[in-house]
Amino acid sequence: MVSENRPALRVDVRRPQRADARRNFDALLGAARDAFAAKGVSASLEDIARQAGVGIGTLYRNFPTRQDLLNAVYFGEIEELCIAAEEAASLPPWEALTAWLQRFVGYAATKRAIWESLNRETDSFQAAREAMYAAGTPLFVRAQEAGEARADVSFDDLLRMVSGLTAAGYVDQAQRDRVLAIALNGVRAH
Amino acid sequence: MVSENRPALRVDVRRPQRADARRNFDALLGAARDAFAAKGVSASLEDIARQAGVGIGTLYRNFPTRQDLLNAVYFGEIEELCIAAEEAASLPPWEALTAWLQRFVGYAATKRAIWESLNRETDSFQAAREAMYAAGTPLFVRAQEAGEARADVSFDDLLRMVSGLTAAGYVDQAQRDRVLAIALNGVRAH
DNA sequence: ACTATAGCGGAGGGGTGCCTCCGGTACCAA
DNA sequence: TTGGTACCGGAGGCACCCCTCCGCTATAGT
Repeated sequence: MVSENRPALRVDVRRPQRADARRNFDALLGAARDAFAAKGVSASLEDIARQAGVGIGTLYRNFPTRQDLLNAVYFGEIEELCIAAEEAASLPPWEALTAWLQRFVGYAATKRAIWESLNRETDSFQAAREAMYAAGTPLFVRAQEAGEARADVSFDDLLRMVSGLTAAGYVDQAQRDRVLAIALNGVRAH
Repeated sequence: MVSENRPALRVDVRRPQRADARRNFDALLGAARDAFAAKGVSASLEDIARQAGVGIGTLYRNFPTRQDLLNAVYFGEIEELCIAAEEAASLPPWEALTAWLQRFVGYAATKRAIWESLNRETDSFQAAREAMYAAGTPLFVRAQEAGEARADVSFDDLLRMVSGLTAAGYVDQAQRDRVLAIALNGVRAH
């Protein structure tokens, strides 16, 4: 029932009609996601097109500006994040929160890259952020009401903390999880 | 007595002899520090030269490659950080650690930018990192031995955590301090 | 099978940054 | 003051990326 009420978060980019065109569209989105995560916002669009196995012209037909491509990747991630929040709702309070934050970690790598060019608040970006906050806040409030999370910490503080931790460089995956656990320990009510 | 023993951390770049040349050298370093912090590693070298009020040729004479300039800025920051550690040594254990980490926050903004291009381990970079760790570890160990910091956390974990938190985007300075405090609370022994 | 057309892709012009090179400038020593 | 020279600085060649344009291709409907 929740998923039906979730606002659609539609972008003005629409998926093409023909089968081959849809394949290219999806390949471009995938390549863009990888490239932005790996090289930041300044990733070469020609590289992305090459990686997707299409011509540069095809990229520009689907995404007229760099910002359009960035938006498409970004909104896709946000949408998945909202769905993850719904799925986590069935877990116990603290586990639900940390499970969702784990998913956020995967998203934050992309977000960081996009933030670089999106920090002036576009209204579409604003809407996406609100959708994400709407999805995550209940999890956090529930953990607070259960006495598991500190009451004097805001959800915004928490998200920015996790977002920052994710963007840092680590020796391996294990260290990242360890560091995240240390920081989350600071959020826990004792 | 500590400062006499600290290894010199010299870079192969040397300050020119003539007075006007030294002025230019210093102006370039300052402009580079600002530019790398503001725009990341990909800041335009021509912008840096312009900002420093010198020609592009002068930049290249002092720093033949982009990496040389990056190194010069980086090693300068590291050196200051080592000095800050010595100064902090006179404070009580936990205060000394957090004071130094506060200083690290200022340095991390630069470091993040440099990390992007320096993640393959140059030996000179390795040396700088070791110098920094040598400076900070005693502060951390002292806090652990005083029972103020968790014994099951490593100094490397701590530094990467703070480094990541620093690089994140915040609404204002107050939020950054708040978030840092939350995360450090996770390091504290209760 | 056939055709109308949605969709493809890369050549190419414009822009920007990197780095070299060398004629000119200004410092410093005598 | 004057000469020797360390140093300056920007013009210019190169490489890369952005984005447009248009002749060609593959698809989907009949």
